[in-house]
Amino acid sequence: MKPCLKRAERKMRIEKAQEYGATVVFTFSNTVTHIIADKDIKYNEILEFLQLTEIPEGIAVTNPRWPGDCIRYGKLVDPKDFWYQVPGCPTESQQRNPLQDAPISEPIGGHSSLPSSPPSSLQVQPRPPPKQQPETPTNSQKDALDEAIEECLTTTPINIEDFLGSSSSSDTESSPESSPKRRKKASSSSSNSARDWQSHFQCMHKHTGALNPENPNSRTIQILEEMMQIYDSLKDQWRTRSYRIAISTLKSSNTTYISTYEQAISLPGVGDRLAKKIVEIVSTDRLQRLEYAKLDPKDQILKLFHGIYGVGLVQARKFVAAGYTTLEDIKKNATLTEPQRIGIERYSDFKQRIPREEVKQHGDIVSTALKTIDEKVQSHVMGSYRRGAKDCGDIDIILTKEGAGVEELHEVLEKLVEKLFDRKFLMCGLAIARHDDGTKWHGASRLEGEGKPWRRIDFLVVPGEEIGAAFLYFTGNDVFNRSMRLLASKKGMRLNQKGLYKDVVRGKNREKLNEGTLLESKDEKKIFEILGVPYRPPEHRIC
DNA sequence: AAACAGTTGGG
DNA sequence: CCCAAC
DNA sequence: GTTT
Ligand SMILES: O=c1ccn([C@H]2C[C@H](O)[C@@H](COP(=O)(O)OP(=O)(O)OP(=O)(O)O)O2)c(=O)[nH]1
Ligand SMILES: [Mg+2]
Repeated sequence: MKPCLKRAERKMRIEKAQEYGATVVFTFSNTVTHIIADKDIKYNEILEFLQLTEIPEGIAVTNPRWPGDCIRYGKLVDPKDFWYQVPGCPTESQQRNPLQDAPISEPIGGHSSLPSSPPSSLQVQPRPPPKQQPETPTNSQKDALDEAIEECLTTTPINIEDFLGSSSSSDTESSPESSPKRRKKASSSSSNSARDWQSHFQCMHKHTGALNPENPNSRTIQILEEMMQIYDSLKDQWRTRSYRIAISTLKSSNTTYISTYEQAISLPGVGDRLAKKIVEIVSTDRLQRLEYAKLDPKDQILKLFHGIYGVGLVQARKFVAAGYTTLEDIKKNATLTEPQRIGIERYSDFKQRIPREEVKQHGDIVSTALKTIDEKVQSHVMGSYRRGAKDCGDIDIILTKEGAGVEELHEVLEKLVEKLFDRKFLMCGLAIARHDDGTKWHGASRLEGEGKPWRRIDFLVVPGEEIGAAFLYFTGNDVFNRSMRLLASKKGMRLNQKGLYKDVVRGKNREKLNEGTLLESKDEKKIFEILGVPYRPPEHRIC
């Protein structure tokens, strides 16, 4: 009915229903057995649409979840079930017994009256499965993203975006030069035009741009993103990566509604499993695996434990295996490292986002204290703050000084930390440089005042010569960094927080046998340049 | 089967 | 060395 | 989970 943007999606579901024997009509008549309304359509809107004053007895009114579930369970489930109700539906007279209010029970048929006696209440009139005719919504709007992409394409010899957008692919058989032969300044390599495809940032992620409802696959994307977040919270980094890549290609194919297995699996980054999931989403509007995962109590606990600073995959699993279910359990019974102990103590503090303004305040305090130690040492707030985020997960600060080496700066760091402890700004250390050449300090800080939460704060000590690489690293985001580094390694180079190196020799299992020779470390932009990546300001480094 | 980034710090 | 974090 |  209403949401035009969902036309393609709706069409898919209609065709699916027909495939299973339904006859679909759009006006009311006495042959109608079920009325399926789009999500968020109200009961009285249905009446209006059908020009009725009431729905005759014996006709089921449901949301689109019902046909989806029927297909899923291979039978007609009870359309009266809670899950399928249309908002505003008056029928809620004496619904089921209050006992049944358990939220866990899945919609599988209860029993009631109603016409839908088992097989056949829909007018069964088997039709041949309709051929898909993928929709191509009139939607060729360009947005900021596209502009950025185009800019890249004009200046990008190879498919840089494959790495940065991480849609990968392309380097398949067709690669004219799979052999590691590259001319130095390949600025016009332009290889084949056979592959001007894709290229996309996936930079439109949740925080920044909200999802793009113009995309015909927005529902699929939304569900896959939920799946990805679950895997992320469980620290399954590989699945998370795969979902991210697949989602990114879906976002880029924003003119085609992906509805069949063949369509899906032909997309780069989408394999058998994800293609099946996409088909399930498209035909049922849900993903069973997701709903199950959301409820899995074990996953919930794992997620809780992973939220503790210092607790990762292995520890969290051990805690669960030991039967712990709450933070109190762990605190009382488990053997913890000191950082973990603090992580539990400050669990809720550390989980809160930090308003941008407060990040700045922390940065200013550090900066001020620094001046009393060494005028020439500068501090820079990095991380999500530098990328312009409205709120940050922590405070990331680089300490640097022109011409200085780590040893000198390390001393400054120690003095700084001492001073800030004295001032009751720093509350604890969590991971601190062990040697005189240590470069990082992780801890917690807090503003003055009643009830101020502790904040995670990270210092990174950076010799003047490495400031470019360090800025690149500490600005992130993490996905962007990994993309850049992967790209570097594919070009026979190595990128880390100290610099960009060439002639890296990698041995047997990719292990590096060779540090490589330094190409650049002082100038952030030059690193982009050498890698052949068009420069991107921090705000655009969100992948 | 192995890679998917490359590094520093706790214990 | 393994684990966790950036 | 996907690609090589
Ligand atoms: O696995 C990682 C994590 C982080 N970083 C870099 C990029 C990142 O931007 C910076 C700071 O890390 P942090 O964890 O603070 O991320 P953030 O980008 O600042 O986001 P948040 O707002 O969650 O702090 O360190 C990496 O290179 N790899
Ligand atoms: Mg941060």
